[in-house]
Amino acid sequence: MQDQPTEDQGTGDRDFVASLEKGLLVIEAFDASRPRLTLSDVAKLTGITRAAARRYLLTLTKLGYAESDGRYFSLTPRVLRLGYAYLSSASLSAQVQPFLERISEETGESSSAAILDSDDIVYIARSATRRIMSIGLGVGSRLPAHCTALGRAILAYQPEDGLKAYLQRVQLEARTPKTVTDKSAFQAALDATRAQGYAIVNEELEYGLRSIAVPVVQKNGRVTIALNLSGQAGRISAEEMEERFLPLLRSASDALRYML
Amino acid sequence: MQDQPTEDQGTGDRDFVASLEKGLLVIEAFDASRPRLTLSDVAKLTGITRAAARRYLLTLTKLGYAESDGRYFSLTPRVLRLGYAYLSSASLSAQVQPFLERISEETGESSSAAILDSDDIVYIARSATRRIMSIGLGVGSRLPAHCTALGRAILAYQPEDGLKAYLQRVQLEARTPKTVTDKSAFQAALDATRAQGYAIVNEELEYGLRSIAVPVVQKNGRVTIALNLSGQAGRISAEEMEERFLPLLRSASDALRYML
DNA sequence: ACGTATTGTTCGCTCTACGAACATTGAATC
DNA sequence: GATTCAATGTTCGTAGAGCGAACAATACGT
Repeated sequence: MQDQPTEDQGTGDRDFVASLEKGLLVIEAFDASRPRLTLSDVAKLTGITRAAARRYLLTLTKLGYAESDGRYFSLTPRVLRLGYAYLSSASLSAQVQPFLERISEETGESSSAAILDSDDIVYIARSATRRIMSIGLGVGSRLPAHCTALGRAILAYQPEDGLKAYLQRVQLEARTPKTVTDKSAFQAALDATRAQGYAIVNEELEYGLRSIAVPVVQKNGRVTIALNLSGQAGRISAEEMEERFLPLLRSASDALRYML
Repeated sequence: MQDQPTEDQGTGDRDFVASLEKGLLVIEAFDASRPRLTLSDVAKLTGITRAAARRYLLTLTKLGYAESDGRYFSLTPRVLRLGYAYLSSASLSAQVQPFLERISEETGESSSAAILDSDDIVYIARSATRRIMSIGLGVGSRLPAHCTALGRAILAYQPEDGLKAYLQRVQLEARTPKTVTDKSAFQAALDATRAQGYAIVNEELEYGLRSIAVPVVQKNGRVTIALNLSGQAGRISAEEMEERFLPLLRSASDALRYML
């Protein structure tokens, strides 16, 4: 049982299917800036050989997840089944949605629910009233966690070790001049969030956008979801958010605690 | 409905990576009714052996697409990256969203955009005002194409051979007593849609739901997307839809033609 | 035209992924 | 509590799937 110091990967991991990893890598190679890719493009982007890229693309094509006009490959709507399997499987989305709609109806503002995936938040449900953000954000959209109220509301309640690791690796990239980029200031913001039980973020993600978010504490004490309300900074003051919006978010959060 | 694993006629399809197919199968095994699965469950659902199911689940776990408490496995939000790669890659979603929001704002009704995937429509963008449908429909949701306005608007403009094949295989399942289930009546509805350039569907999908949809004709002449507006049948007459809503949908459709 | 740079495809060999066999856990019966 | 049986989870020798170097085809510059 001598542990070979073979730094080469696959240290005898008989239970790891490398082909699956590569296949998923190929799917993720397609993004907004590269909707159509040639076989060689995929090989470069993923770091696998052209021969392998070809095999995976042909496989995806045969399975209906991709299509090709001979030279260029692109993904088909079928790949949505993969992501959507999660949404409906967790069924978080479906459970949260009614709460968001009620909140939006009462306030006339947009509300959302998101979860944390590594350093991003991912929207799992939305109820949008009017268009407030410059970019269209739907279910599945990602934003950096550090400059969003949703992100901070979740981050503040993460286990200490995970949070520490996050703080060390994260690049607090500025999205506006107001974005907090100093690590100790950021940590202070998280502490404040934890102390008061909610996060308010003013124009740190985008000009004119103010948002308030609360964590959803689950029965096991863990926090994986947060709810928010956002509106134009000019129209809604931070005080109004705390007075009018916070109670609504809190009651929704409390209700969800007993469902999840 | 389920695609058979394509019979490799001993042609020894050297370019097909079976491991990828099985891995994707494992991901799709998780759904609303089964959010958490054991290794054996997955084996049964997918038809692969337990040993293989274990390898794929462990691989997915190591890659962060799944997690496990030792016995039960579940998907993580990371799988959204797979489906979302398509949405943002196509970037249809982002391009269409602003149009929907404008339409919804002007009419006060819910609007959506969808594409066709085999016999279903898949929502790629939504702008919901109030909750009209009993089921929460978000981006990625599927509905049978035959009984929706969106589906008919796309189907009517499909190439003849593809449409013929669809008509032969489709089961016109009734969702309400009003659903058109007779094939020649259905074909007539498609012909009418093509003739007038839009589809109206009255309570064929769900009681009280009336919807109007127009195709988005792309520069190459093909139709892959449709836009719709829907509202309560009692509140909005078919005539009002044609008079007030149709022009809005048409102008959005025209604008999109030059973007896509 | 020619060279060459890049992309796409083949095919013999290797090591991955396979699954029967084995081990373990759980439930039911006496 | 012991015993059986059923069902789940894990191991490991081996077949054959997937690997990639080598080859072919195609685009591109001069």
